[in-house]
Amino acid sequence: MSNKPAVDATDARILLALTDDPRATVVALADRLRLSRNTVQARLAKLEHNGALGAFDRRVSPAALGYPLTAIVTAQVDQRRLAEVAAALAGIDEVVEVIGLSGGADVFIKVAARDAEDLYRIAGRILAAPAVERTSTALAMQQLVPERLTPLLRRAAQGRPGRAEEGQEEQE
Amino acid sequence: MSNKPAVDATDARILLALTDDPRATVVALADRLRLSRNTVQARLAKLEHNGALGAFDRRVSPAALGYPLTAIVTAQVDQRRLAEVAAALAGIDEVVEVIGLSGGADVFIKVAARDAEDLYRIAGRILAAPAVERTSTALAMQQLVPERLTPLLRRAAQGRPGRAEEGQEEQE
DNA sequence: GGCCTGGTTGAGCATTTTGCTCACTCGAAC
DNA sequence: GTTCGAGTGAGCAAAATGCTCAACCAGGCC
Repeated sequence: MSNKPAVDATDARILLALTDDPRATVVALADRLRLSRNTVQARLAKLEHNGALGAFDRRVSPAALGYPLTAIVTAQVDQRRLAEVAAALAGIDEVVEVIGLSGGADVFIKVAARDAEDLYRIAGRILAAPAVERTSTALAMQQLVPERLTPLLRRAAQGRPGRAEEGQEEQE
Repeated sequence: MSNKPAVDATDARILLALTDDPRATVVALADRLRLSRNTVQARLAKLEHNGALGAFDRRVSPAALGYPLTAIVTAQVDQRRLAEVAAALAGIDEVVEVIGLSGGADVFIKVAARDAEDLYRIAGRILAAPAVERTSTALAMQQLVPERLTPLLRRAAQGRPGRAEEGQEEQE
């Protein structure tokens, strides 16, 4: 609710170190970051308590589960029945993420599929969901940038509050 | 490369248990799943070795870092310069994910932003990137289904290979 | 049949980590 | 000055880790 993030620079540093080695022990993190073991332990506890750490299944790759195909389905829905749509889509296992877009009529759906045929079937189920009016399916060809938050973490770790200075934007 | 997933039913059960309690120790998992500690340890090691577990930063929530806004930017790009586009976008911290869509000319970009103004600035940077021809920004209003893989995991854990039987699809 | 191989199991071991508490210090806020 | 929150170093018993070993059972193979 407040303007300051739930994660401060130190937290970000811990998270960053964890990114580097997800199974690092608390002591290992502590002396890598030159913090006391106690501090790391307390902050880590706080982080997972207040939900800064999302669900674990975010870390599991669909491909490893046998769903190598990712597709982006854009659906147009009856905006007044958004809850219904959400429930129906949540009922489809292969639906991995659903975001309601501004305007309210457009819904963005990310799908994991075994193969083209599987995707076809899933797309059909989505289209058949109540209040879904039109869909358009696009196959994900390549992950140009894999899901990441590290750059933002790094920024937070450096104490820079976030809003980049308007000067050195375009540097590469 | 092969058709069978790198994760079998037992692996999936471990992952599932981990979803329930991400910081569970190996012993805890072992006797929860009625497996030997040794097995769990070996499989866990294998899982992170072969990349079934993605990067840790997937678990960090942008909101907690002070980026409560998510936007979906669709960009049309010069398809022959895709690599350039990818590099440019990767250089923007707030760009959280980029996927090249089928057809090749469309690129899907997920962005985390501090506020509307911040988003506006980022959208500008994206449009200014080389080989980007047109963009359209949509604000994410609500996570109708938060990123998840649990249903697929659960399916894998039950030994069901994945391809759902065509019978009981529509049950709610 | 006999012979592998791979995965699972239970046991054991020394070492490390955990979870927790305590007292102390430091800086900022009141 | 004092109070508050946060970090620190220390200490402790209990538990987990990483590792190795031998045994077992399934399957496939000759």
